[in-house]
Amino acid sequence: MNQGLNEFGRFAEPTLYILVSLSDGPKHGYAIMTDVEAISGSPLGPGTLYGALARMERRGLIEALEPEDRRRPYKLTGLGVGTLRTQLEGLSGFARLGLSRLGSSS
Amino acid sequence: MNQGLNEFGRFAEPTLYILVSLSDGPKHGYAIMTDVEAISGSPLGPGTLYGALARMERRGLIEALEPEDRRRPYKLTGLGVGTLRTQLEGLSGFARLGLSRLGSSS
DNA sequence: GCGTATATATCGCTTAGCGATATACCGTGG
DNA sequence: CCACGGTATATCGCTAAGCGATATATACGC
Repeated sequence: MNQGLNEFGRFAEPTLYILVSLSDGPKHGYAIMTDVEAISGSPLGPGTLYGALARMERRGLIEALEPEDRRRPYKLTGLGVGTLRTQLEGLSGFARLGLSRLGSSS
Repeated sequence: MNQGLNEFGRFAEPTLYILVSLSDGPKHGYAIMTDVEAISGSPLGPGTLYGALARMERRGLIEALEPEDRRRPYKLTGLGVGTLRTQLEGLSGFARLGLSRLGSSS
């Protein structure tokens, strides 16, 4: 879904996609890449992914779990869950506001 | 509304706020600043605003109208309206997806 | 005339996105 | 057996964007 949504730049940031991907349960980097591509329609390269993961861990939104094999899984922290929920609720309300403005005035 | 939504970075970009502000009807820069602050809760400085306006005009999302007094108003183009609608619909669906994941698994 | 609100513009720092590239392991087919 | 494609992580470096700071000018009220 959502193909072509990014033709004019980053309106919905990769960070948010990653948080939503992890809201499913813990995942390692490569699984996040494929998951995000599936739900957003646009590919997430390793440059974006690992940079974003490092930032998010630094900010306490996610934390690293025990590595299995070559996989380094991450899970959402409590702060990450709360932040994600707040962001999504704000985004949802904002999208509704915008759509109602579009619907009534044009 | 939405105060503190940006404490962890830019999840919803100023560009999108500006588009929504203009969906109300044409506005000049300063009016966009105050409107965006009202609907988003976070102040939009002139550095962000005029840089974003220039980019958006270059991309054909908005166009400048006849200046009145010192005011340089902008309006959404057809492309801007369509892009905004697509973005908001995608964002709305994405927010729903994320919230349903959060609601069922944690 | 002094400060505050209105109004636009620019500079420059820092962050983030992200393509490109590198490395390594694994399984399968030729 | 080795070449290739999929899995998996990491880093470099360019560019775009955010955004605070600063500058400039007008208008209005005190």
